[in-house]
Amino acid sequence: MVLDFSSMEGKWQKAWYDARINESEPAPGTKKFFMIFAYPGVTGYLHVGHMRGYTVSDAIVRHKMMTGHRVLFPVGTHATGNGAISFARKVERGDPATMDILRSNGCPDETLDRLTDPVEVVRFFNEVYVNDYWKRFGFMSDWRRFTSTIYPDYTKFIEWQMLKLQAEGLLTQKPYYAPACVEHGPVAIDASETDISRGGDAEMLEYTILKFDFEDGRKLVAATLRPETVFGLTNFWVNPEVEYVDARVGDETWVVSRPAAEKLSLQMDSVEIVGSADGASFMGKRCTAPLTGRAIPIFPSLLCDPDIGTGLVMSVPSDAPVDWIGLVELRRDVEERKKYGITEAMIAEASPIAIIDTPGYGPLPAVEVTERIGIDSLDDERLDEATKEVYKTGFHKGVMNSSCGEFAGWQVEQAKDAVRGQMLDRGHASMFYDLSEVVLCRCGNRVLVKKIPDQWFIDYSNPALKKRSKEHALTMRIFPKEYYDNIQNVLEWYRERACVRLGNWLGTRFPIDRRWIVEAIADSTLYPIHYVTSRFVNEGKVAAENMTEEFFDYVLLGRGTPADVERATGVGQSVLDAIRSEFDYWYPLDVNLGGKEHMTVHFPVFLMNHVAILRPQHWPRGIIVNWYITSTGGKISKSKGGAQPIPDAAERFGVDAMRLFYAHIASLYVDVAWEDGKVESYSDRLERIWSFIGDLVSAEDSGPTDMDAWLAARMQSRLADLEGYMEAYDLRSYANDVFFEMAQDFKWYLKRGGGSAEAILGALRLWIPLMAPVTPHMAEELWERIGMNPFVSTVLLPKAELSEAATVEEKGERLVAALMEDISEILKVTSIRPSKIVLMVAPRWKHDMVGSAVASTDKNIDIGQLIKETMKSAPQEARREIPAFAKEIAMEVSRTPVDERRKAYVAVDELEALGRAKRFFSDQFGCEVHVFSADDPARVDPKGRARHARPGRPAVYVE
RNA sequence: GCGAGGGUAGCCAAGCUCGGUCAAAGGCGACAGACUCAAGAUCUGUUCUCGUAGGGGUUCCCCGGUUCAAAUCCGGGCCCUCGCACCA
Repeated sequence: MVLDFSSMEGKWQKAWYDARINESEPAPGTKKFFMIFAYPGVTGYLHVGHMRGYTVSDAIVRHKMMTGHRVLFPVGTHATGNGAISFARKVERGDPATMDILRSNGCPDETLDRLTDPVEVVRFFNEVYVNDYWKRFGFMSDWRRFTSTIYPDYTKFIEWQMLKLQAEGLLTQKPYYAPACVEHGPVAIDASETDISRGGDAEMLEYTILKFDFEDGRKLVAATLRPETVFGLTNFWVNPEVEYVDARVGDETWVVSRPAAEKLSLQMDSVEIVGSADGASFMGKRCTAPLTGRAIPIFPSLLCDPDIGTGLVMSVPSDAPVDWIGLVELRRDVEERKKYGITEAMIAEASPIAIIDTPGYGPLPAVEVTERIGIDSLDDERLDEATKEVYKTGFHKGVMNSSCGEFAGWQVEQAKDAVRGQMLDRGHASMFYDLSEVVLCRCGNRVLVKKIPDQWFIDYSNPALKKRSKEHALTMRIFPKEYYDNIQNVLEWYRERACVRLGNWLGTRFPIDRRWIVEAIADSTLYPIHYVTSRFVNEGKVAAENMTEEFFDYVLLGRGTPADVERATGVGQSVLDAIRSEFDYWYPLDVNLGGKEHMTVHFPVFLMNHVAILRPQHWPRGIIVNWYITSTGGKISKSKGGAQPIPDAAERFGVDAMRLFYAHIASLYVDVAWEDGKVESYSDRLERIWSFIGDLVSAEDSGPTDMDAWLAARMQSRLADLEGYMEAYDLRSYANDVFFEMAQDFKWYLKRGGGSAEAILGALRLWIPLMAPVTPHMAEELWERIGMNPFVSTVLLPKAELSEAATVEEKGERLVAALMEDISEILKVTSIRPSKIVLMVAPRWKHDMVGSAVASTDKNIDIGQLIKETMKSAPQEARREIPAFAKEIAMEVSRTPVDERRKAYVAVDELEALGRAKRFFSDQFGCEVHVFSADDPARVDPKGRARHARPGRPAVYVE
């Protein structure tokens, strides 16, 4: 590394923050731009992947700063939930992995002791995020506005938000089933296992439990995922080796497994175990199926697991391979049958009943599939796969047949809900929720599904809210385009969402019932607003306790009079009005950027809460979704690279190189694998640019040339392209032009003999500022080096000026460059070492013909007309060529859209342009070069190449 | 299952919205040359294939279609990734 990136970074960051160019002050009358990225949850150290979205945000914000906007780009942290709590617990018990991470990130021992307190954990990581990540990357954030979701003022803001939702009639209450630890209350089940120690992949299953009347009045209770198959019931399975219990539920007695009784007791009002029931005692007896009223035999099955469902199973051999094979085995196993007194006749009675017409199958899919695969034992591992196959096709494509009473002819998918609904209505069934696998809380206790009878929800299904939100989303600038389209569907499908939770969590007490804590998604929907108020709190102008409902109503909704509000809140009118006018200045939010995980969670509720609570002029204007930096083959991890602490990576690669990596490596809308080598190549690229610019400024001034105008023109057309890219937040194209293409422009300028110090400096005064959004530190350093005053970060980029003359300049150079390639190609193919190159530009009449073709405003050029017109003016000897050439030209021009033709075919004096480039060609190919017009009698053209000359493509003769 | 996105030359990755200007940007890697005592770095050129004239042939997952023309539009198939709710 020839450049000391690290000290450059420190130098400029200090300078920026000392000069406070990052601080956001409203300036009424000027353009403003307000952007945030979704704040990180405080759960530990972040990794280099997280910096992608943050860096892109900063680059966008910096570009806005340089295009005449006041910007507000605040940061904060999300500490709600139990992330910090579980982190503190891990520190407390000295969890080796956690301690290792802390130490390898350089956390001093004396700090470790502090981190057993969740609030200290939040405080600690707030510092880490701000200092080691965001400031370290040179962000233009207004640090005075930092806030965190557990700060008292934030809490007051959330209370207000919940009160507003209630006032809008958007809070509802109803029963809810949620996974919960017996000891610690509700927990989240997710793959990262933040709350739990086992079972992150578990899913919540929705069972229907069906009650079968037994002869003594008890009910045998089976759980099923396919209630519509009751019509195909032939028998009932009970495990003869299990001790079941009698459970008193309401005024009924249910027979279920002991674990099932315990689970049910969490979900039903009164469940009391009153006795036990020996599984074997039911063998060979009968019970009565719900809905059909059929009396079916009870058979033994060791597959009935007391931990799954209720431990009792209903048997549908027509569509469940396991049930069918169970019967097959039982028929075969004379011993077992004898033991429980089950006769062949009873088994025959339990023959499968066809109930579903499944496309591609006969009437009994389970029998068919097991026979086809050759399964005849319950031990066969392929049973699972057979079950999946039958279940999938039957459920999604099947139709209930005539055995299904009133449901005959129904799609199975629809029949499921209808059949269940009927049985629920008649008291034959209940709902029961269970997890698909064993889940253990961090404390070691089982996590089970628990009924919360009075759960609060935010009602996102509210039709008016949904409609307004969808309409507003159509007016927003949402990237990528695919999400702009899809958010309509997301909003459409949104239902009510639980918004508060019980238990020991960090967060805001629910103002309507303080037993609850506002849930982590619900408290981060409207929060961009709070960056306006947080500043006043952090500066001591308002205290959290004064931030009452009246306070927020006044500053955010414009309700009440200053005098009344001052009286009610104790906040002075001048402060109230300062906050209110800042809010009016900065709001609405222009862009909210967040990772793709937010697409179905945060962004929809962010949008809907704004729409629900704020006035329309304050609804958000834009969303950008970013994809992830991953590691090769998965998440960032220690073994695969990219897991080094962010400050270490910054030190190793340089912040600007990392920023360029994030900006340029790929579109923001694809996942990218982190590779150290790639980041290093961006470091190299920056060093090359650095030394290249060094060479440019230290080179001797060789005075003005024709190329100076070209360089200036080129800069303007680059500038115009770049403006377009940033309009769509396309940072990748922007970086590609600035850091790769523009360097090529300078090289071409030099190659073509340019060398004016003034022209170069003029171009650098544009190029270097254009780098600043992406690589601000190096840009500042370069800026200083070419003798400009700091800061390049606050330079106002000019608007691109595109003139006709500039277009001609560029076209002329394109002609030269294209000709270079053509000549090289010819030399390569023919292996000629040239002693002479003759260039012949197309004759006048060909240019004229192109000119009149381009002048036509018709989409399709009239060839006849073109020929006639050209015949009039073209020289006699050209006549024979005219028709064929006219056809070519007409077809070619027709392909170019009418409004682009003028620019694409702008007329260039080729003879003059090549005349100027003669020296250049001669130097490049090391031989003499002659330029003629193709109809110049003096031309040297023994092979008759001249007739190939076309406008934009001169003929070439080499010898 | 529901919903979304994707499969482009050795690798990564643009292009696909608005079909032609696409053998397809850019980067990396590889090869050759320059510089150098040498290595590295840097610079220049080449990098599907054939070709003694700027051209031809075959390509953008597979099959089929629309069109004068398809990487781009339409239909079908195969494969991959992601989100799915109290998890930020």
